Amino acid sequence: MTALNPTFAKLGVRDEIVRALSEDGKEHTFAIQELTLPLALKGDDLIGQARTGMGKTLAFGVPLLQKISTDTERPLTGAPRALVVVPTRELCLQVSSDLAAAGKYLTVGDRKLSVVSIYGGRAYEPQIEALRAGADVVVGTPGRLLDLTQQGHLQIGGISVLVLDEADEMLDLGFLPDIERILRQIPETRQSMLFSATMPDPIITLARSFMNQPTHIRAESPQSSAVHTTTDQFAYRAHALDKVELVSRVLQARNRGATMIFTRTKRTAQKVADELAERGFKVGAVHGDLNQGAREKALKAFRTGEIDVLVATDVAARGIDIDDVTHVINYQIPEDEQAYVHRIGRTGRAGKTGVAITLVDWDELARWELIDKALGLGHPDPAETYSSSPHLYEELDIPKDATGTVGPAKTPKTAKRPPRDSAEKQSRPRTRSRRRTRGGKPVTGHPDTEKAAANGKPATNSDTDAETAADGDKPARRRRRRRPRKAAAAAAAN
DNA sequence: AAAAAAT
Repeated sequence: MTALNPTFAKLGVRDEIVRALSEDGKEHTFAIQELTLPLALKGDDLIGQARTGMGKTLAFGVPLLQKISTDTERPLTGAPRALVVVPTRELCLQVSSDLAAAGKYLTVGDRKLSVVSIYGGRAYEPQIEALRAGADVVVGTPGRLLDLTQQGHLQIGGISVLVLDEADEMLDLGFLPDIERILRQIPETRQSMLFSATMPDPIITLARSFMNQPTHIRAESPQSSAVHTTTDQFAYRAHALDKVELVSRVLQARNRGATMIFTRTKRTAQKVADELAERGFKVGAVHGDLNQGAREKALKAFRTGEIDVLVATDVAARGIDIDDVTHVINYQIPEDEQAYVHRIGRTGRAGKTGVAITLVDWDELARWELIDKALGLGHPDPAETYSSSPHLYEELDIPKDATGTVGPAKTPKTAKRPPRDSAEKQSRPRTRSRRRTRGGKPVTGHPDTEKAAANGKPATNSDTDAETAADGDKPARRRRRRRPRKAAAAAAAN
């Protein structure tokens, strides 16, 4: 698929960038990159849309680097020429790291082209110092960008290329005022590029109001699903009290690599992470109640394979790119169809296979129906499933002897009581018909054939196993918030 | 109604 696309070199990308990408094994373009490059180099405003994990960062990153590094009329001076705005701090780190990697052989005078990340939750001084030393490309989150602008440490009056990554999120109500403030300080003659997998029509209209005749580029036809055809999607009805037990069994699936579990609230994310740790899983958490150091530490441990389960709020739903994520579990259903698309887009990236499992509680059913309908998933009323359901084991390739606990049970100091064992009391092992979809269309083939197909290309993370063995299985540190007894009990029932 | 994002 991608091998049929032209190489970066063939499209006229300068040798320094080609060489850097090539060292990362990136020779050929993805569709969105091929389509974007000529227009972006011409200076056109763009709205770029491609499915999750299909190369959007380099679709704006390569032309951005090429453009500012070859502009003889406005050579780089160390004053920022390109600004990339992103919705989360972790995505800020990832994007700036990707741009720095692609630009590592580019030079400005006798120094290297500089990509600086500007985001909250960290000390000011290193960021201010990095700006002072000369920043050609700035990647940042809105709050800290504005902060440093107001303090006079960041000059964005010379920006000629502006990118909004996850643009629909950046233009959503929570971010819009900040984005407008940033736009006011950037020259009107700038080039603007907006990218996301999801671009609701009202957002496109809003975007056009501050862009200059943008071209809307879609790497896929507008009719095609926003979700990868390589990701198998399952939905089950599950009682809240049974979800941790259910998840711990799903985590023992034979075909499972790294797994991301999404919740709707920070508190539930922490609770699930704590309970899975007690059950012996190598798990970390990322959500807004953790300090930035803890967030980055957990994500790094997940990237390196030191832990293979990450529980997160939607802070990690967008953009985060981790190679070997084979399973995404929606522990609580997402807010809307965009969030669903982005969450499950953490797996099945770049043509790999993935499994997405959504657990639908009774009181989530109405909202799930809306998401199911909007995306045409085809299972508005998922069959009820218990953690010990034999059919579940078969469908998700879980060994028969899988239980709710692995290894020696961890008993962190936060544990006040043994893990709940609700499954045995509540389960009635009875199976009902359930549907599955692949790429939005119901799949009707024989289950065994289906599974064989899914397993034909096993998603393995063996390439990272070796380097992770050394560090042992120390789970990422996490804390539990103190709550009065009554509140804690209510939360446990939640 | 929640999460994110400045302190």
